[in-house]
Amino acid sequence: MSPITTEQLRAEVLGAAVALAGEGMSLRQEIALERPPRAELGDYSTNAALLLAPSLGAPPREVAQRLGAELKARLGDGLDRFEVAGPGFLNLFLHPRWFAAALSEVLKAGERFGAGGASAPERVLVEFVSANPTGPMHVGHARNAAYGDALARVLSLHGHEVVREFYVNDAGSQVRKLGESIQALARGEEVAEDGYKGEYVKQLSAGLADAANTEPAELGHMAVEAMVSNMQASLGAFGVVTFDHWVYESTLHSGQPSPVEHTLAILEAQGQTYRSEGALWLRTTAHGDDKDRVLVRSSGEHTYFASDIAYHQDKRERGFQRQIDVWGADHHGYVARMKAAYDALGGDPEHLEMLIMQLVHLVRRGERAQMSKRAGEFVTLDDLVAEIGVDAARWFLLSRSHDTTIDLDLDLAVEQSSDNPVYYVQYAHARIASMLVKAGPERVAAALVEQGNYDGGRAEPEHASERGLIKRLLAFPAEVQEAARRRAPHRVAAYALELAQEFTAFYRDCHVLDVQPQELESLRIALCVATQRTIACSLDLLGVSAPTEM
RNA sequence: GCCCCCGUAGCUCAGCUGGAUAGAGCGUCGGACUUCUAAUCCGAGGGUCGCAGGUUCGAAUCCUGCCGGGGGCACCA
Repeated sequence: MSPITTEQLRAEVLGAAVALAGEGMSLRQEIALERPPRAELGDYSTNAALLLAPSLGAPPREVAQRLGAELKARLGDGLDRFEVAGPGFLNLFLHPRWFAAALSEVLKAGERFGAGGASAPERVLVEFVSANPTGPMHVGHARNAAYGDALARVLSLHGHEVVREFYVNDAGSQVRKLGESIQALARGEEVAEDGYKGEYVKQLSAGLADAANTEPAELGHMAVEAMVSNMQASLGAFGVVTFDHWVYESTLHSGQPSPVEHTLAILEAQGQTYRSEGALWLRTTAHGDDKDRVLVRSSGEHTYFASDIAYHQDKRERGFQRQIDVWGADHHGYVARMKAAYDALGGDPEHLEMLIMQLVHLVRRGERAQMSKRAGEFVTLDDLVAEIGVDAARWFLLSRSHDTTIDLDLDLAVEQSSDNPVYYVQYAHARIASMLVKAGPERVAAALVEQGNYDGGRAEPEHASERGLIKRLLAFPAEVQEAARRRAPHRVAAYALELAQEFTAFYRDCHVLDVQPQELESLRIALCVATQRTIACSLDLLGVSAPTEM
């Protein structure tokens, strides 16, 4: 029985290592199965011998030789040959037969290839965007939205049960301030110095009936409704999968007892709070924070922090083992206190993740521009989409790690959007679609049956480009796992580009349609289908479309 | 002052649970469209991985310090 996926290959390597060193082998690092830096170094390589050498008391290269022999015995014909290289790497050259069998596994997995790899599926709540409803969403929110959405998709594909939530801050003084600004505009008065300005406020004012004679607080809430509706439309246009819940901060203050009161009662009962200077404090310093925090001001009002704790407690009570908050860079100071509060509530801080999105800097003519919401000077999510389109925008925002700052020069982005690598990936997808149309559905179906039931003896991938493409496909499940584990959807973007490049090399070197013998055409058609599915799946994880023609 | 993120090619960024000659896109230069989609392909050029120590058989990757950039340090939200 030959191993036919990289997972099985890895298992064989580990098995061979155990055969040499025994069950109780101690390693300084984990044995890795990786792709060597250059093609002539083999299909896969392992550092196992380097790690086993000390405990075996033998030179690494000698250990590698023994390990290779052991593997050869296990893999039989699947392993063409092995080489010992450098300080003691074991390089594996697999037989084309192995690749044919591996491709058949990919085909059998079908649309589910790469899915469901989570060893311990969790119920995860991903809260993201949560933009204040006092203004339009800017590019920072666009980044947050793209990231949170993609992360949720990745986690979901990996096998977790994911719920998406948007937290609406509709209870603060900012909402009243927005109402005041709207009223001032409706009355033809000057907006206060610290009020809200900008075109959207005028539109809100014009859209609300009798704004001149309505209470600012009431106006504020009407405006929030309108803003939430706008945000929903903008997010929808940006391809963000619909949020499962929109949770309003105000609901945390209603009911008997309200969620906030309920949460404060828990904290008080556990002796986590104290009164000082007329305020109620949470002893966050007992849980790693650098100073205690106020929950209820001396004025009797709850702080935002109190609402936030109640919100997180509410999520816990709804049964989420894991909470992920996707927050803006300006919230990083909240991480320690929120974790402390979570700990104080009796939760495991390890199960509360606050992912901090670094800033998107706006650049104009080579200089950083300031985004000011009150002054109405910023690039909105809608602007971004209108200028460069959803696919280019999402790719741009998602192909970088969330913890690096991004410079966005919109003029440059518009100018360069047609050079966006996203189109390269989409192009590969469209090309395949075109070829498969040309082949015809019956021919494609026959090829899939033929290759999906591979049992040796048929055409094998003799060309290095065929094997290169299969190797890249085989890497997909591990990429999804890495992206999920590290909360790093940008890895999927990098993978999609590599896969498209690998396909393009295959396309260049290997003619597909009407090649002889027919078994070879089947193999290549099947390879095209597997590639198309995997590109489509990768793009979908990013929320980018996979067109069938361009 | 304290905390978080970043510093890799001209530009934008991957790589960082240590591994072999550090990668991609864009830009630059030179080639390729009677061939399954040229939104493509082939080739060239481009690097003290911020600096200095340390750990290691092996460091862009881990540790410490320093320098530089960004962000945060409310009884605001």
